[in-house]
Amino acid sequence: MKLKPKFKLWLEVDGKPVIGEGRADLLMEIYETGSLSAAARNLRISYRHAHEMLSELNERCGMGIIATEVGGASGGGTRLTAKGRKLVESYQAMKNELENWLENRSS
Amino acid sequence: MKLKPKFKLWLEVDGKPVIGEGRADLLMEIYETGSLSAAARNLRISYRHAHEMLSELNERCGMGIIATEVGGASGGGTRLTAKGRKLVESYQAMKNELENWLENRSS
DNA sequence: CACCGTTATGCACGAGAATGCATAACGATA
DNA sequence: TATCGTTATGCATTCTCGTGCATAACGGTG
Repeated sequence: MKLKPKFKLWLEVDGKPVIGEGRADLLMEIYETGSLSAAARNLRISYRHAHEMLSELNERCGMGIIATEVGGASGGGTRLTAKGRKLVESYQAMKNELENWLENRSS
Repeated sequence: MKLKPKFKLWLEVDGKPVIGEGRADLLMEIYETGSLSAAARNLRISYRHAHEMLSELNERCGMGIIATEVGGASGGGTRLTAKGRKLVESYQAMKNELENWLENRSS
């Protein structure tokens, strides 16, 4: 019986989840595409859901993670702010450290 | 914005979860009460669900984690085997180590 | 002005998980 | 033999989460 440890990691503020695997992936995709709808398409999740994820994130972080634009030639877009990039990076860093710790752990 | 790291940890075999927080609590309660129905009552979960949790665990571990008895003066009971206790202990140990690591981590 | 792609929102629907309830089998004990 | 508390299982109901679809607002561009 080979047991393999698995984990999920996320960050909370006031007891509510702010960023985990799902939102981190979404924010990264937004950073790369500059569009929420494109990010949702790439991740194969519904736009409806992706938008809800951002909405909750903003509620819990007091805005400033993303910046949206509506209308225009391109139709609009969603940008990841510097603050948002730092949030993703700090999550990714912690997750990577945890993965390494778990791999090198003397069981 | 105060960010607090949280995590869930579990052990898998063949890509399927064997023990996590839920089953660990259930097994510990069985160890203390010697009864699945009592364990479910104490944990405020349905017997139906508790039984299903054990059923899946046995499927994935090839039996030997618990020993059940039906009928008799006491009605029967469910015991945690030595193998079962070791499983819970190894999970608890890993979880505690991870908690400590996360607390002492230089953010 | 009409078009287009994006953000944004409401609502019905489906899948999966857990609950609640009913029922059966079991076996020592009075 | 009748009782009792437990294990065990089936099935309808409920709840949550994500999907799918419809619709509106927006604002450059042709």
